[in-house]
Amino acid sequence: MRWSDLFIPTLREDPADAEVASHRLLVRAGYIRQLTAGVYSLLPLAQRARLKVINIIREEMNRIGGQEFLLPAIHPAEIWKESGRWEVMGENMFRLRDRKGADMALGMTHEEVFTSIARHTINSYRQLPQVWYQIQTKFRDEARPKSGLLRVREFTMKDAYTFDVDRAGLDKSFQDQYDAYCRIFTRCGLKYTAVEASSGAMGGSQSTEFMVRTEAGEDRIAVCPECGYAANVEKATSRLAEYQDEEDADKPEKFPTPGMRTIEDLTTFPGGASADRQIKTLVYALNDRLTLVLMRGDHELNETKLADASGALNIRPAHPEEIREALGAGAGSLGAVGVTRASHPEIDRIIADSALRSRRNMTTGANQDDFHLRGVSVERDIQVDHWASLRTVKAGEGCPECEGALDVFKAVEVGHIFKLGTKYSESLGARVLQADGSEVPIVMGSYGIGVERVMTAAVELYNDEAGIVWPESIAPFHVVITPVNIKDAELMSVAERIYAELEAAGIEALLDDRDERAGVKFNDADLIGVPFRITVGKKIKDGRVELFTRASRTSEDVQIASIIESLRAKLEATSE
RNA sequence: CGGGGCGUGGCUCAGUCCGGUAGAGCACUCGGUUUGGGACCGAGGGGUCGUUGGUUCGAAUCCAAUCGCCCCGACCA
Repeated sequence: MRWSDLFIPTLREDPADAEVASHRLLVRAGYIRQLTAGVYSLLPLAQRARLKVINIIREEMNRIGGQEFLLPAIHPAEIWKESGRWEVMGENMFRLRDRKGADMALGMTHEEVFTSIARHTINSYRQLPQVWYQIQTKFRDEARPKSGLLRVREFTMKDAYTFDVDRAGLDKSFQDQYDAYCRIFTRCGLKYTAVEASSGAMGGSQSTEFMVRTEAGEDRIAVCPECGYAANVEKATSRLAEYQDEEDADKPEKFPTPGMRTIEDLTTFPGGASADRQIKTLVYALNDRLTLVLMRGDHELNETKLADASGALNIRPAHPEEIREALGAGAGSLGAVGVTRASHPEIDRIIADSALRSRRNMTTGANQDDFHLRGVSVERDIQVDHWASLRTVKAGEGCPECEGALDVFKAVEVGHIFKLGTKYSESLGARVLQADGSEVPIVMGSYGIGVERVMTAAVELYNDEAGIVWPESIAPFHVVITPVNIKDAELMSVAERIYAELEAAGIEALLDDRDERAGVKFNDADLIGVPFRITVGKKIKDGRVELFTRASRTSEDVQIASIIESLRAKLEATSE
């Protein structure tokens, strides 16, 4: 391709509204333009990179027996109502009405549609397993699109679905996908971590996210460098030091704490307690039923863990009025001692974090403003309905699986694989007959990759002050040829010859035939991030050109006759 | 949804406080010089100042409403 024939609108200055590196660079280097919040046009360079990612995904999906489909993006409300997700998806789903007034939606994922195909066409265990996938546009009306292509409202997803007759089949299908995902991300040049994750609105028993570490990411993950334990903080647990609490009195003692409202206040109050000796009492509305959530004073609740532990779909902190009405005190003086369904009918249940198990001699609110209780023995004095891991792990805490210490860092989710089980096959009625004549719901898995996110994560991972540095496997071109002055006929004929030879050799080359000064061409080539550059300049007098490596920004002189060979060797070296 | 910021040629921004007929740099067009890391000189073209309404002799500027975008938080497979 000749640069003069390609639309590459590079910008000399950074776009004003781009914060994260990938957003700034993709706009500046002429890859994307925004149409509206969270909706981007992909320009030719971006589309080339996107197609590289797609081809890698397609090859690896086909390799594990995947069959490619293309499903509609417009869905009737009915199937979403059948699965129950018409409600669950809430405002995140783009909804519309057709001319007859029928409710429709733009697809945010395709469990419903794939399952509806399966239920009509798969009747026997003999037709299983099936591995179905598609690469298609998804629509999600995100409350807050941000960070360029990292969080958008319209994007390409590879979504795959597996159908098996039993759990063992699902385990194998899941493992196949897991292995394929590892190959895909490795081939795309990403450094990634596979982590245990919460399944959220997808449902199902187990899920793994594929995360790329970057400050631009919105998820946080905990990783053990010793044993490889890795989990999203929405799921991660950690090992805490054991407490040997002193024996306390035989019942809690109420004491006045005028004006003390926070955990911090009580740590300095005479007769108070250190944060790890306090019980923090939070009030949440879970599906509009009030629940007391108990945490150790120095611990932070993770709301996703609370949602997972309680099974609640709608979860929010209770309003101050609700709290006072239910417990008779304001936030800051709350406690769970003596709270039962009989004594406090507004409180549906008490959920406690497992770090409070067996703790004694603790301090907590007395449900009376300006009073607290000390000498509280959790299991003696509080009727906990449900114990769960609710705490957000912190860096430096012990790994739950070995003696190591956890790291916690930000990451972006590029893929997520779920063992769905029978949630959708049951709600949508996709069943098969087994060999013994009994009927069972199909056991399903669901597996997604955000295509543009893969590209964007690569840009986050690989860039420098001059621009993007693409991994060779997904770069829009392998090499750019830069004749330093197009008016020099001799120089141009060398450049043209090298270009023709590269094309013939199957190496994707971009010939910068623009009538620009060398500096402009060099800067643009660095910006768009093509892995190699062949500079054709005055050294052709000695039969040489320069081979410049974008990643290291170093160049070496190469004989014109052996340039193809030299470049091929470098391409092969980096693609390992 | 709560908080903050911003809407002025294609891009980056000044002008808004204190009302007086719209500017710079880059980009673009033409001519000339230049030519290995975003050249220079000269001459040009291009703007309903987000939108609507109001105040005023007069509004980019003041007031109100509204739309859009960005950031933080909430939310989020």
